[in-house]
Amino acid sequence: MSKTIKLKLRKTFFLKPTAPFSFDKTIHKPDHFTSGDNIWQPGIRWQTWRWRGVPLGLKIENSGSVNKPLVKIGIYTSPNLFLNSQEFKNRFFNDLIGEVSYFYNFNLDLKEFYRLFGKDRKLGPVIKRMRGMRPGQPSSLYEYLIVGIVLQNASVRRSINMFRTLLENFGTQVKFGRKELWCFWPPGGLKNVSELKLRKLKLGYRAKSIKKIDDYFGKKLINEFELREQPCETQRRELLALYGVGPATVWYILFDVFHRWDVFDHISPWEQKIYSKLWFGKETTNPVSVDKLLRFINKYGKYKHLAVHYFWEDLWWQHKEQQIDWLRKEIRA
DNA sequence: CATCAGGGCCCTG
DNA sequence: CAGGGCCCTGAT
Repeated sequence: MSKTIKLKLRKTFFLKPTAPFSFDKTIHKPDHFTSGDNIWQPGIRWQTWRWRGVPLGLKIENSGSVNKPLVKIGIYTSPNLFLNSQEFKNRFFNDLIGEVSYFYNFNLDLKEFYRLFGKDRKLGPVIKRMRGMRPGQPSSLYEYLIVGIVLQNASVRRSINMFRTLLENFGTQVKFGRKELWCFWPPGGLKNVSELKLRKLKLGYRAKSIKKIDDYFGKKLINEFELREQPCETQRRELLALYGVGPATVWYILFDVFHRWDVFDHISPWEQKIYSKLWFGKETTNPVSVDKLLRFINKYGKYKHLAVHYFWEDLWWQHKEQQIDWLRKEIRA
């Protein structure tokens, strides 16, 4: 196996997210299953990041408060990384920081959302507990598609195993800030990996989808940054055209990668049970119809998926602090 | 031990 | 447009 690359602190940035900003609730999502590429503890997240083909380490730290937010980001690179001109170097780091801000929504303005729903009977108390949280996750479109594929038709534990297997076989191991983590391989990085090899790693029929998606991205047939600027329906269409990507995966990506706060049109059976309990107090054995759930969430209008994110993350944070038995049963982690 | 459904999707008829 | 098949795993 390839050996660990030791990364050195190369540059430090300070960013001021819009207030209010909850560092931990934005930077750590207890329900996200990716592991091996990050470590979180209150106030700090170590995260690997593949940027312009190069494996990096980021140490993201809370240096402020909810009302006076300040985030410190240390960027670790290989000492051998050669950034030839000062201009090139500045662009490399500035663009990276822009991307980190994008993915963690440091500039999201929550004021209107709070004004509209801060006093909502159901959502109000959630907003109070989760004040300053915003959606946030670090996976690029390519990476998220791989994640989406391993989520399909599998229990959480199996998804985690598949994800780690992929990282440990095709990723790059890096060490920075005394943490050893795995960094994602670049798009097209599975060019020389056969479908059979993936199947032997217990990816099952997903091997085919992963190969096709890797090939598609390797040939640069899709441009994440251009797609980001396109209308929602274009994004949906382009994603659905990818082999192995259906409505469930698209729905996750429209929210997490393209930041469509208003799209909420898909509820899978296990999620249906959880929402039924959350919003209607129904036992998970007797869930409310998907239709009724969708009607309920519609009242949050252009913020309806953001609202769901608040409900959902609030539940997981509560679960993290004090085990919720019915939830544990449902997720079977 | 065997059986089965699971945080979907593709393909066929 | 409904439903079978797909891989593997842990639950039963």
